[in-house]
Amino acid sequence: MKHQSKKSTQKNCFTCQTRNRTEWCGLSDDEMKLLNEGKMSRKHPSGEAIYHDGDPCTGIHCVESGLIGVRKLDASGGEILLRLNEPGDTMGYHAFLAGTDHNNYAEALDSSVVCFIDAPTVRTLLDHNPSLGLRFLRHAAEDLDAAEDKVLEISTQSVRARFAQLLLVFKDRYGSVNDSGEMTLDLPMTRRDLAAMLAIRPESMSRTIRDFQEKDIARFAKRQVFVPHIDNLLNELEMPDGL
Amino acid sequence: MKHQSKKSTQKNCFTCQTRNRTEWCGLSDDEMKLLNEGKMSRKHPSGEAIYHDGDPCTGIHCVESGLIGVRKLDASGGEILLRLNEPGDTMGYHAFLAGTDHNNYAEALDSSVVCFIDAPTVRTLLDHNPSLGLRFLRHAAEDLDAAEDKVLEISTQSVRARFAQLLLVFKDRYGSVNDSGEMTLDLPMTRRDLAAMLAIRPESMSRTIRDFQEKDIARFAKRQVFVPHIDNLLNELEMPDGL
DNA sequence: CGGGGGTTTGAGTCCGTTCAAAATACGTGG
DNA sequence: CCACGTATTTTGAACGGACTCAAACCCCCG
Repeated sequence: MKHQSKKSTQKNCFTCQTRNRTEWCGLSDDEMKLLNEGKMSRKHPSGEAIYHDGDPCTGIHCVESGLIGVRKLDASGGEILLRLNEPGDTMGYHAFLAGTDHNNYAEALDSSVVCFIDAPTVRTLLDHNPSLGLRFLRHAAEDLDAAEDKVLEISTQSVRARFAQLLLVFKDRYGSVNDSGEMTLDLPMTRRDLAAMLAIRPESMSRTIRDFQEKDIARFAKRQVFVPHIDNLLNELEMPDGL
Repeated sequence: MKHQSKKSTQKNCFTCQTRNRTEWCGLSDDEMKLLNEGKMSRKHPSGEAIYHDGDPCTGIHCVESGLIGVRKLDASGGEILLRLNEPGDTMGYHAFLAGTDHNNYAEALDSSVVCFIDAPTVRTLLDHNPSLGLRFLRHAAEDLDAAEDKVLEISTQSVRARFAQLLLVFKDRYGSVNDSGEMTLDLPMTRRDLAAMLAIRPESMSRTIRDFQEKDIARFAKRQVFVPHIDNLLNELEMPDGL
């Protein structure tokens, strides 16, 4: 909120680092040119909203750098963090496709650069290149899977298990494991946001962390996490047995 | 399980009652012909599975009559009922689109007739008619919305509120309200399945029902529900205030 | 009738919440 | 670089809602 986000159009889709990870990877040169000229790049300081709940959807967003959190508010003030979007991810495409207003909102969790592609450009590209539509279709189908998995997870797994699961998901992107099974990890967000990802209160998050420390499952210092034996983490997953 | 489902191809897409409610409503006569010849109609007795969790997705399903429940199993035995599919609804399209195996399963909650359209036919139609893809896209986007709403609902609303909400949703399809605010409703499923829809145990469902009766919010007799004042139901929704 | 699943009930437990307060970290301006 | 004000995080105590386990009941269907 402190700094206004800055418009900047010097970014170039042709040289964008994330190009191969986006939906747009199959575009022809002509189409890329259209995309490049239709997009608008914007830098958002940490904490700034990319779009708000209830905003009309006037196009879609593409993350170039940083980290974006997609949040959803409850009628009675509850808030959860639905998912994270990273460089190459497309955001807000689903309100666009459903033809509805946004029903969640996106916020930069880190200083981030996000490109905006307005609706007419997207529509032109969709009409012009059917495979783009199929890529969106696949993306939507995958997100749907993930959302349904999340419903199941929240309603059947304990907070401990969900937290262990989250740490393991983070491992792939923000951490590493060495030969002896030690895992180190750099949390990409505050504890409050960790809580929002698990759909619990910050107090419960804090207690779960303390719990993991007391049981020597993991040690937490600021955003650094150290897990001496990754197997201990796997044991927290509520699996019936083997696997 | 008791009766084997029966193959029958006498059904005709051109005369299908649900035609205007399906994704297929924009097809040309030629395309309809292809669809009609590529589909396979099957009658499923109540309780029979349409497809199973983990099955490879070999096409998509379209409900002609009856009621289908889409369920999902947890690793540790938990089960939830994700959504209901009614005549005109397309099922299993999202595993098809994502190119994955089914990761949930569908079961007839009533004696139902379901058409199966094999993958090659769907793919041909998709290639041939881009607007079909867009309709699927829209459908997927709407389901995604619904799934995310459900995540929020489960994690922030009490069981009482979720049950009241469910009854109100059922009202539109299985019930009616008269001028004096009395609502009558015919539940489309067992209490066990109601519980699965709310992601709770049957015992908790039973207690919530008793609770509603003791507070004169609703009376339950078998699958008949009578709500003397629909406003009382609305009061159970956990809204901050007005609206 | 008899069997078997669905439903209800009870008692006890546990997990996560709520509310309140203290401690810690963080950014800003001096 | 330190001091200050604010937001985040931690902690405690008490509560409460949904779960577990177990038993009885009731239907429905064969």
